[in-house]
Order: sequence, then C-alpha cells, then structure tokens
Amino acid sequence: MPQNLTENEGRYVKLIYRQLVEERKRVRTTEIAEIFEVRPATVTETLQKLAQKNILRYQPYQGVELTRQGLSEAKLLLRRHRLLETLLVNHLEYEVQEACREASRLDHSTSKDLIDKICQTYGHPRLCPCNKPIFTDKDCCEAEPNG
Amino acid sequence: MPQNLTENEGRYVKLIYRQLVEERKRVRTTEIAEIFEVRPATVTETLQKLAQKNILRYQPYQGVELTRQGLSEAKLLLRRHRLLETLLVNHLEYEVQEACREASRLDHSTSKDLIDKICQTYGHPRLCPCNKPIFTDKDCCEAEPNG
DNA sequence: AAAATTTTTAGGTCTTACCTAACATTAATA
DNA sequence: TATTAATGTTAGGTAAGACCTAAAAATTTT
Repeated sequence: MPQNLTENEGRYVKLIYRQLVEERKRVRTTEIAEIFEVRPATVTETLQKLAQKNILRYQPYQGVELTRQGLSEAKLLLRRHRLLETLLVNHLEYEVQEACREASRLDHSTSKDLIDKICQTYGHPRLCPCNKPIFTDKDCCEAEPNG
Repeated sequence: MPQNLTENEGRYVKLIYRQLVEERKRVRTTEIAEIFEVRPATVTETLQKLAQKNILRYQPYQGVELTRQGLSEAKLLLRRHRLLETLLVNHLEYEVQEACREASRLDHSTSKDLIDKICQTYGHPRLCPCNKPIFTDKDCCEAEPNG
C-alpha cells in the first residue's frame, strides 16, 4: 500500500502542506494549476492519485485534507528541503531565494543519510535560512551523543 | 536537435565514458545490462536513442563511440558528479564509496550554478576524492579572480 | 435565479522505460 | 571449417506518468 511518491507528486505534497498547514489557507485547484503551469484538469488528476495513495482525502469540489501519512510525507520532504537550504546558504554562499530553488530540484533525490549528515553538521538546526521549521527525525535529532 | 538527456540516458553516458575513455575498454551490451539490471534488448534500445540524439555513433554489433557532443555531455555530468563527491567528503564526512552513490543520485538534477559554487568553494580542484579528474568549466575555472 | 467561475469527468496523446520471443551476427571450439 | 555457443538486435508488445481538450457538473457571485 505505501506506494512511493513520484517527484511531481512530491511537489504537490510540499505545496499543499505549506498552504494548508503553514499558511492556513484553502488549497484551490486553479491556484495549483497556475503555480505549476498546467491545466486544472491535470491538478484534479494528481490530487486523485494522491488520494489513492492515501496521502490526502479528496472530496470532489470540496478541497483536500492531508492524511496522517500525507502529513508525515510532507514533513519529510520539507525537512530535506530546508536542510538543503541550510547547507547551500551556510556553506556555499547562496542567497535564500536561489537556495530554495536549488533545494526544490534536489530534495526529492536526497537520501536520508545525506539529510541526517547535514543535520548533524549544522547541529540539528530548528529553523532554515528563511526561518521556517526544520522537522526533526527521531534517529537523527534525538540520538544519544556518541561517546 | 540538442534534445536533453533523461536521467537514465545520463547514467549510460557516464558509464560509457568511464569505460571507453577512462578505462579504454570496449563497451558491451550485456555488461551494461548486468550493471543496470535490465535486459540486453533494453540496452540496445537506449543506445539507439542516444545515437539519435547525437551523443554516440552506433553500429549494430560493432559497439559504440562517443561523438563530440557525447564527450562533452559526459564530461559535464562527471564534473558534476565529482564536485558533489568533493563536497560530501570534505564537508559532510562521507566515505568515498558512499559519496559516489549519493552523487550519482544527485548529479543529474544539480544546476550549473551549484556546481560552480562548489568548485569555487574548494578552489577549483582538479581531482575528486577518488583521484579522478574534475573537468574544468570555462566560465567557472578560468574566470579572472575578482578584485 | 441566472450568469460566471471553478472543478471534474471522459477520453484522448506522448514519452520513458521496461519486457519477451524470435532472429541475426559474431566468437569459440571440436 | 562447420557447428555450437554466446552475444546482440528487431519486432511487437505493456505500463506508468504527466500532460491535454471539450463537455458536463457543481459552486459562487451578482
């Protein structure tokens, strides 16, 4: 059942989480369509696919809601995204905006290992360069300091 | 005509360059098939696609040869790959082997900008952590030092 | 309640990346 | 060198993903 998300689906999940949870505003089909530069029908299709994969609950015409699994996928992706931003800004002199663009390209393909190593290297930061929360990961951020 | 390579095609190009140019040994369909865990027919198909895209010359049963464009695509990808390895090993305490795996995941999606920033940060290194050449880029490595 | 807007459905297309089975070629060996 | 074995290719599929248009349905606005 826990089919993996495609890169494209991941983009939707990040966007939906940011809007729905972090900005507390409704997610509109047309708006997503504009952001991703596709037709509304395409958005509907993807939302249905995500509902099938148990990432969100979808009621035609009524908007979406993230499931428990959807929330955790979103946080995972945003953790990756924001730790990548941290690396780019802290170590490679990126501007915040550009770092976000670059991180968006990469976050889907990074391993847990890489993300955790960045997290460690920067002392398990709680905020990214744009001051949004970096979600913690149990076996990275709460691990015992090793002797 | 200069259609872009897919991520998968990029993997072939890197492999072919490493074998053909860096190890000077013939590239065999079956061998590629084993490495990528696909059927030989699939490899043939991809090689033909790459020939169509002008990345290599392909003579049935006779093996392949990279074109000028193929060589430059390969070097571009390997530049990315090896600079990513450099970052992972130097800054994030990666082991060489693991760095290679991770870099393989990422190299296709990194921007020129990111690569050049890594290059600068590490002083335009000529060798990656496994001592393979890092190809230079004109407007990164040969730029005037800015005042 | 009519009109306008938004969203969905239905029914496509195209690309990528695979596959199997049959055939062709090349290489090895008896 | 003739046969067999190994390698590589062709032909003809499948399936998933990401798009699209046109028409219909639902919702919202006036």
